[in-house]
Order: sequence, then structure tokens, then C-alpha cells
Amino acid sequence: MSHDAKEKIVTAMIELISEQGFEGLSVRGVASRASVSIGAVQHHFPTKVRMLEAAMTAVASRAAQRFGELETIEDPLTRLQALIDLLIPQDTADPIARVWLNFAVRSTVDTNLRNTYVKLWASMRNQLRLLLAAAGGHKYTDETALELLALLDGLTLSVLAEHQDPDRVRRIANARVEELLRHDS
Amino acid sequence: MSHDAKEKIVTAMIELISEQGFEGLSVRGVASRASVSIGAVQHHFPTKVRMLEAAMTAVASRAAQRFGELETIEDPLTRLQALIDLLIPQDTADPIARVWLNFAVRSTVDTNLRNTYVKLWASMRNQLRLLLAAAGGHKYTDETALELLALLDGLTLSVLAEHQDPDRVRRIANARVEELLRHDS
DNA sequence: GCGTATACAATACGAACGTATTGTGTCGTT
DNA sequence: AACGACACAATACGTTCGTATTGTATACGC
Repeated sequence: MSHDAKEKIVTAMIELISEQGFEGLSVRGVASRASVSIGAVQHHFPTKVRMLEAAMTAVASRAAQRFGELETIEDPLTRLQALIDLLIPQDTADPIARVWLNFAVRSTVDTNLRNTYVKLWASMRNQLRLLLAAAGGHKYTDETALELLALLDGLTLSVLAEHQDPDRVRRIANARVEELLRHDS
Repeated sequence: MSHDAKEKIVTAMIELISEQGFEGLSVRGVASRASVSIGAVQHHFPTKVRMLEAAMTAVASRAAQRFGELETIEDPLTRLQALIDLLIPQDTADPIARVWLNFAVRSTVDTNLRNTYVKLWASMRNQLRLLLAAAGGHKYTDETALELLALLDGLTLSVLAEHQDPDRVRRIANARVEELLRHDS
């Protein structure tokens, strides 16, 4: 089975990054976790940086898929709340959030990675802004979206790094959204 | 000169972590940057994890010193704003912020480190809560401080990872503080 | 049916890593 | 003057790393 191995490798990478971050992440470790040979990893991802790139695009597409599922929700407010539910990690082990955090930090030192991260998060902010506008009003500026996404990022960090209670954190995020909407009307 | 070398090593470590994160940080690299021998590094920090611990306590104490200088400010509101000015990185290269971020992320996988990080950030939240109460009112809950610090963390991340304009980010932080105080009165 | 591309596996190589070991000079103490 | 503690320096050891090389089995076009 050909692309089975590729998927297994990507999955193993996400698991390992989520468990131990980028330090300690080795080609050998990925191969071992995926139960494939080192050669298999090298075949699909010729270098380590290509391997990491694949990991990020994988989590990005997985996240995008989840976000896409929200499109079916009609009411902008409940869709906004559902989006927040996705962005705030469900628990301390949430792989998507953990991998995201590692890539965000990595982008502070890696120019190539930063470019994609900047675009990704800019579009995320745009999403938030549109949803805010649709949900409550029309006077939302870019600043509002920047504040909200930064709040969500910081709350996410507090869950992952400090083990803050996810439910409590979620309530805070939702409270801020309601406050933003109330102010506008 | 004996403790000259120790200081040079710590300074070199902070520089290197700030520049390239934990990956790529090696004993040899630190020794080279500090212009001392590998043996010197080993003498003062027998293992690498002890070396990293020293780096974190160093930035913590440097940050604490800066925060201590704020004590002289009488007015709680201006002191709060000054604290925010310290927490939001001045620019993309701000070493304290960058090292902090690396340690925060590291604490998502390192239990020992997390314990100290949790305590550090809990006391930071307490500071914020007290300042908020002194500046504007008395009905501030722990939730308020949690939201504000998360916002500051997220904004910091946006500066470091996305290269958001520090001034703009600072304005957002200050705007939120004013809003919080206005609401209470 | 035969060459070619694909999808791996196995192994090997050189570099970089953390750390152990040992040597050397400079002290303050006795 | 002798000596032990300290602050390094130099080097060596074993491991792990990314990657290059080579081999092999399977699928497929012609």
C-alpha cells in the first residue's frame, strides 16, 4: 500500500510533535512510531524540513476541514461560538492546538515558516471579523479581530502551558465575544 | 575572574535562545558565543538541563527586576500601563519576550518546568488583578485577570510570530484595560 | 515480457551532540 | 613552602542525528 505509509508518517509526526515538541523529533523516531523504515520516510520527505512542512500543511488542512464543517451553521453567532470551541483546545493534550503552538513559535525564528503562518492567521482573523460583523453589527474594525484572536491564542496557551481549565477558558472567550457584540448594538 | 564567565555564559544562552529557540542550542554553541571553553560551561552547569534552568531563572529575575522598578510609580493606572508596556515586546527581537515564549512552550512538555511557569504566571495574574482593583474598582474577579493576561500573551505572540506592529498591539492592550476600568465604575 | 518508475528497506557515513576525564593555573589557608 | 579547593581548558568517548547510497519487490506502459 503506497500512500498508506505516507499518511502513517504524517500521523506519527503530529503525534510526536504534540507529545514532545520539535526537540527530540527525529527521522528515526517518526519512522519508528509509524512502523516504517527510515528509507520510507526519506522517500516521501527527502529532507527533514520538508517533513516538517508536510506536518504543518497537514494540521492546517485538518483544521481547515473542521472549520469548513461550520459552514453549515446558519446563525452567525452560534457559528462564531462553534469556531471558538474549535480554537480553544478541548483539553491539555489537544494535538491540533499543540502542533499549532509549536509551529507558531518556530515561525519566530524561521522566515519561510513565518510567511505561511502569517497568511494563515490573517485569514483566520478575517473569518472572525466577518463573523463578528454578521453576528452583531458592522462597526467592527481590524483591531477587534486582532484582539479577539490574540485573546484566543493566549487562552489556548494558558490551557496548554499552565493547564488552565478548558471550560473556564472557554467561558471567558465567549463572555468577551458577547461583550463585543453587546457594545456594538 | 570567576563569576564573569558564569554571567557571560548565561548572557550567551539568553542570546542564543532568543535567536534560534531551544533547537540548535548546544553546549558547544553557548561556550563559543560566550568565548569560554566547553569545560567552563560544564563547570558552572554540570548538565544541559541545569544550564536551561539557569537561563530561565535568569530571565525571570531580570524581568522581576524590571517589574520592581515599577513599584515607584504611585498612580495604579499608569503603573498598570507601564506593566503592559513591559509585557508587550518592544520589538520583534525583544529577548525577554522571546525567551519567555520558548519556556512557555517548553512547559507544555516538561513537568518540572511547568511547575515554575505556573507559579510565575499565577503571581503575574495576581499583580494584574491588584492593579486593576487599585486603578478602577473592586469588582474584578480572577476571570478578569485571566482574560487580560491571556490577551497580553496572545498579543505578544502576534508580535513575535507574525511581526504585528508593537505599537498597534500596545494600543489594543491599553484600550482593553481602559474598557475594563470604564465598565466597573 | 521487458524496461522503467515507484515504494519502500537496509545500511553506511560524517557530523554534532552531551558528557566524562584529565590537566593546568591560581588562589587562600596553614 | 605545601596543599587542597576552585575555575577553567583540552580532549576523548559513545551516541544520535540527518542524509546518502544501494538493494529489492511490485506495478505498469509498450
